[in-house]
Amino acid sequence: MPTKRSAKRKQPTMYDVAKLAGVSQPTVSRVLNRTETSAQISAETSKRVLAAVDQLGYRPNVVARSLRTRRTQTIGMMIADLSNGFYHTMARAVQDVARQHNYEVLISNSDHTYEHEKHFCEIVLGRGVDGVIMVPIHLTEADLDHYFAQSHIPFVVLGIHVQHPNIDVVYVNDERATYEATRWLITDCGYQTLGFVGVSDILPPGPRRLRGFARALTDCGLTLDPRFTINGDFTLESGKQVVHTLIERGELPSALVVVNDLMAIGVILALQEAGYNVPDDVAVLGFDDIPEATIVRPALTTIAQDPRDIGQKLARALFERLENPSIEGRRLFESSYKLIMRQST
Amino acid sequence: MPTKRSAKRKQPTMYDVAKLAGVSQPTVSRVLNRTETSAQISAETSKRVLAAVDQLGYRPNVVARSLRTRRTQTIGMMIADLSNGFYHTMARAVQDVARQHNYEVLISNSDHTYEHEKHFCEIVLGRGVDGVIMVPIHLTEADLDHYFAQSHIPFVVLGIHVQHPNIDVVYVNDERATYEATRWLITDCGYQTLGFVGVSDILPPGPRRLRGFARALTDCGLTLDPRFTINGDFTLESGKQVVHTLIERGELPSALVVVNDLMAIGVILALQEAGYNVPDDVAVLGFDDIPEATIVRPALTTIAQDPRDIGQKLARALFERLENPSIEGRRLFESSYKLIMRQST
DNA sequence: CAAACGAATGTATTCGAATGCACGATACCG
DNA sequence: CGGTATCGTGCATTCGAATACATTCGTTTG
Repeated sequence: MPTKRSAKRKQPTMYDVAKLAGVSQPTVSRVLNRTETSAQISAETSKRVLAAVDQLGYRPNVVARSLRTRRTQTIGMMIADLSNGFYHTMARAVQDVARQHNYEVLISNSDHTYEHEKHFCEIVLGRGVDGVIMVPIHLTEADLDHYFAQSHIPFVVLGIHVQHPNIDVVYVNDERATYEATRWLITDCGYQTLGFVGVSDILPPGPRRLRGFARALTDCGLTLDPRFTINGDFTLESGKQVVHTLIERGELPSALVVVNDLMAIGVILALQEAGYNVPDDVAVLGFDDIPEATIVRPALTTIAQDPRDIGQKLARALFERLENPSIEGRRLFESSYKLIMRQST
Repeated sequence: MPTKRSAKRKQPTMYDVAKLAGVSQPTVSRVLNRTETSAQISAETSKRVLAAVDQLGYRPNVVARSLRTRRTQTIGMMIADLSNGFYHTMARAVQDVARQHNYEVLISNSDHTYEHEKHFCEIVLGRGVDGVIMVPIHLTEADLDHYFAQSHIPFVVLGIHVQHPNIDVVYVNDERATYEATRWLITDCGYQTLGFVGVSDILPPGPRRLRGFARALTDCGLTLDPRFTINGDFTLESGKQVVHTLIERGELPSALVVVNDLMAIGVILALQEAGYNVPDDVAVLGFDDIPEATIVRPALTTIAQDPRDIGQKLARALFERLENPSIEGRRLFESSYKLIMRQST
């Protein structure tokens, strides 16, 4: 039957191209993957093959190639929440670097939950990505070591709290950043009673930023007031909740240092809804510099991290390892921060 | 103490498992992929195999499986901009449905550019995903047809403007939504001079929403004033720009209908910076209901689409086709909208 | 009691591309 | 003019898992 072919039009393979060009399949492969070091092909053959490729609309089958080369040209990335502008920008930076290396990025949200973090690792290992970038929040050292040992691929993480001897770390010295910003609030702005809106101690940035805050108070001769030290869970809603709790307790500090912008915005909105003026009654300082920080009124004073730089550093560290597997040990890369002064302080 | 395992240790394969369990490789395969309809395995063998799997920490190689089965358990999704809350929620909904089907989602941003849209198609076809969900903005019918024909996989898109005879469409009747909201502004709120902030006609939602707006004016006995009909490019910055242009021209309408929330927020901020009161001097109506709409003050009145529902409809349509390839033709799925009244009108 | 059946497992092949090796042809050298 | 690099290409094999087909039993049935 003549319809045998047309009934189930399959993607053409290298064999089809080879047949049309009158050469063998490996020759097609060589034409398409020619490198300086590899075998040479005559211009004549090359031209015929390329013509055949064109005529058939041939596309290499990435799956077959990956099976043979043991490389998938894909890296996995796990972050807490892509809707967070900070992570989003970071992810885009990673993608940009990856694209330069002809890699794709498989992105996953962990939603700050341990379950999703583990699920990501399972998937990623099964998928056979070539490397992993992640922001582990809940994963233990033991988990990380387990997955790392099983996978035999490089890992690069954001967060100085990860101590694994063979995993590269990009970090921001947020303890120092919080320290400096707090000192600035006290010394330059003159706030005397300061509160801190943090997150649970089991979440990595919590204790570090609290330490920086507390140290600044001490160094300025103030003391940490437990009434004004209170935790949320990173969400805008929890920022509002914190304010309600403070108001119920009856007294407010003159400035609040908040561990992330989303909560800081919640704090501002809740304060305003309760009739307080920001910054005259209570000043608010955030952390991250997400796009919403410029939308809220008063615009949010915040400690800006450089998510683009962080993403680039993560990606570059990973690709260095992919290109040179002999790199060993734990490498550290510090990314900078900057205080962005707006109207909320 | 992290395990220091030899770096060259390979992942175990089915052969390794088979050897350890004293069976053949296909038997291992059968034990792991047992279905009701497939061959049966004795409980004894099954137990030995599973024990061996456990002992070696075996994980199936997804790449090899994909090559053989011709399925990658991955779908590709292209959207304009993941940092946009609307697309983000939609993407999450797609991922949720995908997860239920044991599928992964490869996400890509097009940034509203034609180049990126085509690049996505190239990559996705090469990657061999099993299906595609996208929000094509610039791709022409010819492009879509070309990629669709080459790939032999199902496509599902968001946007009624796509007319391909074999591509399913999910859409929101945004022309009617804009019409109704505009009528409401005129009839119930009493605004008499209305302006429209749109986007270029070559961007799909532009003409549709403008038509709805214009039709409402006509039906209420008003006429479209070209001085108050002006275009931006979806970004917050361009929303601000539009206001500057209007102010330079010397006159402002009493209400502005804006085709998306991000621009609407830019409009509000720029109006306030110029000393105008929203909504007393100028009312603003947005479209999308992104999270920032509740952060800006006054909170933005907007037409809410249901991104979660849209994502689910897209994903379900796609999986229906994946599970039943005999489905033919262009199927239409409408998703609802709702006017969310806040303080900007 | 032999033929037939079916459950349980093994054997051989397949998916598409990459690559080590071998072979033929040409060119160069003594 | 024979020997040997060198170049271009083909052949055979490989990656790991799925699957069509073959085989081996034990069991059932006419």
